[in-house]
Amino acid sequence: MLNNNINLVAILKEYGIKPSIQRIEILEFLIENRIHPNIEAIYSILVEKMPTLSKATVYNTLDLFAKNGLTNRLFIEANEVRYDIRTDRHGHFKCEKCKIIHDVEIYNLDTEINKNDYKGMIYAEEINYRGLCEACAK
Amino acid sequence: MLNNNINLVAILKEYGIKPSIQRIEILEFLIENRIHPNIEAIYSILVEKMPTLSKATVYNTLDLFAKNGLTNRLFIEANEVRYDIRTDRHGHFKCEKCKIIHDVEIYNLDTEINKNDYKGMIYAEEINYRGLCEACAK
DNA sequence: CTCGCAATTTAGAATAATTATAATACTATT
DNA sequence: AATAGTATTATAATTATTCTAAATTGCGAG
Ligand SMILES: [Mn+2]
Ligand SMILES: [Mn+2]
Ligand SMILES: [Zn+2]
Ligand SMILES: [Zn+2]
Repeated sequence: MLNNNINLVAILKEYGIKPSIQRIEILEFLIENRIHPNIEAIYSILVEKMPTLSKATVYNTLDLFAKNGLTNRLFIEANEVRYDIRTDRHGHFKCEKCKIIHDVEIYNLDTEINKNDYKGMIYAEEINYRGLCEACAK
Repeated sequence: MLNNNINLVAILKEYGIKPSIQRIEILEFLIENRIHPNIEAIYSILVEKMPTLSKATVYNTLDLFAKNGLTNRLFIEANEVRYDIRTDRHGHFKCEKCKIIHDVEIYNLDTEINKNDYKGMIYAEEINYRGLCEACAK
């Protein structure tokens, strides 16, 4: 636990983020709960450990994490941003029955925009599916 | 214009949508303005022609269009849904400077979820990029 | 160690998109 | 024309997010 905390601090520093209690706790939550949570999911759990936690802090922290490349923001559904600590290239699948957002491996993606000779700049790429997962489809 | 209207009515019927003045006007707007508009963009233009138009009608109509497969909903940015009358498989690129959402052709996409042996059901696929377009990147 | 300052956090108000509700208007049928 | 069913409207309610200003924290200089 102490070890773990040192580790979390190191991750934050690596991304140029000054560690605070709140930032450490939020990072720990994201690492241990890889459920692509929204703000409410993060806040409602953490506020039990830290009763003075403000929702604004959760917003501020996740904006900071995203700006510094520590997390990604997912727009897989309307009216709600999801957050992902996994930042290597992968897509998502949201099951409309069980509501779980699954990671999806991308083996090959070839578009006019991700070609080598594309002259613009790409900041972000997002591949999302919606449907029924294997378990729910039966 | 009269001819065009007959055409719009035919499109609506083809998708099982009862044609009303509002639905015809909204469909016409989408066909003639392929800018992936949000609700506000559609409403603010059409309310000038139809002063009694309600924003709720724009929401209702676009929900209906989407449910019947006449349009797609795009979640390319937080807190705002965009609508697209083009429904064949393609992706999008949003330039963060000029704000334009460009269509992107997909030549090849290969993931664990769109393979033939995937046992779940896929209702929707969305491929989004964000960055700077060629013009703005210079 | 303690003071001062800048960064961070907090609580709550403000904003913006969307959804819900209930009344009104339209359309097709008898 | 009366009826029933559907669509539209105006507005209220809800929800996610951003803004603001005050309070708190924690680090570094003295
Ligand atoms: Mn993921
Ligand atoms: Mn498009
Ligand atoms: Zn499922
Ligand atoms: Zn541009």
